Amino acid sequence: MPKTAAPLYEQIRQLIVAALAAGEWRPGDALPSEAALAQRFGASPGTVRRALDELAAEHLVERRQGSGTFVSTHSAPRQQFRFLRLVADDDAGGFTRELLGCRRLRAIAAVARALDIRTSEPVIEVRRMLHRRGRPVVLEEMWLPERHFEGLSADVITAHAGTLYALFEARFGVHMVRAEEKLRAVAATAEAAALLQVAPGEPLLSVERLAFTYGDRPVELRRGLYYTSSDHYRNELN
Amino acid sequence: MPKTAAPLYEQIRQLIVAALAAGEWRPGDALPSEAALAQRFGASPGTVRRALDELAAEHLVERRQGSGTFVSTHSAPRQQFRFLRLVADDDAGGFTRELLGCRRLRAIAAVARALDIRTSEPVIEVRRMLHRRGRPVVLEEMWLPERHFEGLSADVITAHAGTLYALFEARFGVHMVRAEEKLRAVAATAEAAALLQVAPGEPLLSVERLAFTYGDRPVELRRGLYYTSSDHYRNELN
DNA sequence: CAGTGGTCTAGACCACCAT
DNA sequence: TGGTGGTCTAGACCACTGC
Repeated sequence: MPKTAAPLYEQIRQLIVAALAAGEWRPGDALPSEAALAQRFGASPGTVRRALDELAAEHLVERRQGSGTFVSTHSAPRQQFRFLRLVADDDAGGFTRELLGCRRLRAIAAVARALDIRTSEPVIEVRRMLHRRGRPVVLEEMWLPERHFEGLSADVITAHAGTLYALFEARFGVHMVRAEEKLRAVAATAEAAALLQVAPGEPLLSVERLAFTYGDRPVELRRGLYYTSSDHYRNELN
Repeated sequence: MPKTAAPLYEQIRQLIVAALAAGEWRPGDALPSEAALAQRFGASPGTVRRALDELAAEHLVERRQGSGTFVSTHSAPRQQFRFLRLVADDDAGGFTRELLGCRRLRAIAAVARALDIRTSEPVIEVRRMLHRRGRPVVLEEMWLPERHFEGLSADVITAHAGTLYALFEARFGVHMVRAEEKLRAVAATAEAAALLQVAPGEPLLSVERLAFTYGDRPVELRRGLYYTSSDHYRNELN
């Protein structure tokens, strides 16, 4: 227990997050105006504004002067690369996606622990590759708790044009808010080498990601292998 | 040119950064109070507060309720790991430093370009290793423009107990504000393998960093090779 | 033009810190 | 106890958007 109650703007921030988690406003929707929210929460406009500014800093909402405050969506072009830090050294070209597989299975202990579910609870495993200029660059697999992604299948993925996170959001109402990644250098296994068209033992960048939705609930575990001969993982330290 | 002038709080923010760059207040020093700064810049306290809040978000200053606003310093324990993202898988132990070399040379084109200096301008090259539990984990070399690090030598580094950035700040007045990193997986060269006590060809995480001081001026280029068998590079995506 | 967020001000009161 | 930053309020005015 904190000694004193959280400040009002923080309480309001949490109430708005709860409303987002409950789906009161969907990604892309406009939130009520500052004045309307101030009314609703019984606070002054300045206090509501502070809460909204914090949410904007976390990329949960997006503010547009003259038009309103909107729930962030992975469909927006600006969000396209928020979770993909691999860029070409010469900064050229985007990726094309190739689905390798999508199947239902039971979570092994490590996956269950990360996703905070019970071991052997059903999860959906997706495997895919990303290509740049026709060359495979990324091989990744991910595990998603089935209870949040009921009906996810190869067909559903193939039928969708945008990013996976845009699909998850549009189809399952699961919006990714933030992620934690662990990076290491590993040697390509025979299988990975064949898929990525490199020699076995070739150094690859391993990226293990745990992604969270509203309320810091983990909903995706992902492991990527990046071939970094002419691409690199870009990071900013602040 | 922006259509309209920058907002007042942004102008004040820039004036404070300029004062920090000029050394008007040194790392660890207290800034004048909000009221005093408001007086000085002819703005209301709320506007100055906004400027200070932005600076705090960038880690340029640190606010302590009841005592004041202070210039951030790399000597502070909390800043110790801001620029070192490598952590042990089991989260245990810190690093010990071993200096391999420190010499003066002339910048090659690639280094000069990154540091925004002229080719063949003098730079200081530092090479070192980091060990955890007696095992070498990081091999890195860095290049610093001599004009900002006059008198840096092996003796100066060895005599210093804390991090390099704390030394740079205390001795040369160069405070690192932010950095950009490019990560890739590479194979250990014979030389790197020998120093890191791994087999040649072993996958290593290559981390190339460009660090900036006040006013976004690049002052350090660094290249690290991380042995990531029981350590990983931790990252947060927001 | 009406409605939205963005800036700037002014002031009250509180929590915390040093002394 | 005096000074600091932290919270909260109230309101004026501006800039931008969309109709």
